[in-house]
Amino acid sequence: MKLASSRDRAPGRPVSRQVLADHVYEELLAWLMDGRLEPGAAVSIDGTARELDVSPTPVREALARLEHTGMVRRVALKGYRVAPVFTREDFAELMEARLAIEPVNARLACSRITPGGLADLREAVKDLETAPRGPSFAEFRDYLEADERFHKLIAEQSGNQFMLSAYNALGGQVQRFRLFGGVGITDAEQAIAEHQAVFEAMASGDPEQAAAAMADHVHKVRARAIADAPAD
Amino acid sequence: MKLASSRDRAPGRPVSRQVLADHVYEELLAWLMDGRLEPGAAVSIDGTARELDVSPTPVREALARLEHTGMVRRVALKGYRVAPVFTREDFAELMEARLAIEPVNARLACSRITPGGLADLREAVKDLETAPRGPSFAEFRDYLEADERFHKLIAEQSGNQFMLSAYNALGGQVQRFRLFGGVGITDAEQAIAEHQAVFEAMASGDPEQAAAAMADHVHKVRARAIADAPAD
DNA sequence: GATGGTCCATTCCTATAGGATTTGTCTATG
DNA sequence: CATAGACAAATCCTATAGGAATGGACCATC
Repeated sequence: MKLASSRDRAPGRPVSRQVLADHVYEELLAWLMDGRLEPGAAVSIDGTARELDVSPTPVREALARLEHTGMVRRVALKGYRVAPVFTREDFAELMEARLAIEPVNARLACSRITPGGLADLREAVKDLETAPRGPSFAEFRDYLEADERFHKLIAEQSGNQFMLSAYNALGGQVQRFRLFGGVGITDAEQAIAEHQAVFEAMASGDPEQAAAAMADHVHKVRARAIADAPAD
Repeated sequence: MKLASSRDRAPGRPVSRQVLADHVYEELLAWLMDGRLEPGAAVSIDGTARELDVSPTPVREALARLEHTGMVRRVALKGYRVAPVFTREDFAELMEARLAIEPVNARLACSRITPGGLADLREAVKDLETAPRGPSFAEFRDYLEADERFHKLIAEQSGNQFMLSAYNALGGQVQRFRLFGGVGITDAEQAIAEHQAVFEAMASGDPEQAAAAMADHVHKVRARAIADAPAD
């Protein structure tokens, strides 16, 4: 694979303002999101550089940025590895944290949301409804994407940069939780209804109801996942 | 300034497991904490490399890691800059986020804290009491350090890696808020009493009281800062 | 005086080279 | 067979070099 270098860009065109390290970052992120990199797998700097046909330097920078998302871990002199699969305890902790953060985001967003933001949210809910839901990852990828987008939109619409940062500190982890024991989509209809409830509360402009709906949603996500979890 | 390279390390000693980029990271972090780098100031990669007598490569990696803390910002092809001073709005947002996160940390930590953790907390409170408090930064540096340590300890003792990540997402910012209009320490006695209240609630093993004490503390920090804030 | 163009120093960005470390394999020895 | 040591390949880490972009100074032109 060959990434477009800043050198072989047609002159005169508006500068992309994006350097090679940014492309590498996005590519690696896509790999992680797609599940192309399995948990625990080594992410070699030199190997990735060869794969993307760039030098190790931008790969090193991209990985350094990725480390803080929690999706890869680094050990000095040993390199980077994809973060291991979630344990049951990890999952419980993530839900505990989401319960602390996401209802607050919903409450804040509800009182400040713009018509445009509301429209984006409506679209995410709609995509959630129409996305195909099959047993394999490829078949519910769009569903997960819409789910993630819904929650991220609310964090952004909170208007609080720190709450957004806090959510993003969970962001990569929220994606990764789908790897928790290979749990797929269960009771999607119910989850969709919960998202609709959050959306409607936000649309009606009732912050406390929005927070309550979000808390209820996270609670039920946890309950469903625990019910489906494989035995240790 | 010359950092110890891994090359000129005495053989046979236990390996430090820390590479040059780690040293650069810590050095830059110290510069930022100390206020040696003013908000808005450029942090040149080559310049820092010369200053620390290393090559630009580890500096680049260290800065990439620092970026996500919010203490430095990067613009492609233009380099890194120390994040600008907090505005009144930034400060309000930070306090809002702290109110969402820190009481939860206190509640969780209270139900899981170990005797050792409690001892660490007691020490932080004690340091807070005895730290000198003068008008200049150097004179209340220890005070701020103990304050930060107290809150970080609670985040760590929460036993929830995600809540700790969320807190750390605010971490650098919590430090930076002291730059908010140059506000120093006001009513330190009162702040110390609030910390003591949090500690005592935790020591008594009442999670809800601990959460309430922490919420009360953050509320009052906000109130004091707003009262002291310079006019825009 | 304001605008626009050219030159130059600084800085960022990427590639490359080579030393240092880790890891796996292979062999020799008890 | 188990263990220890030697070797080799892969990888990480840092330094260095040079192309590319930025920003400012200087100067010409309107």
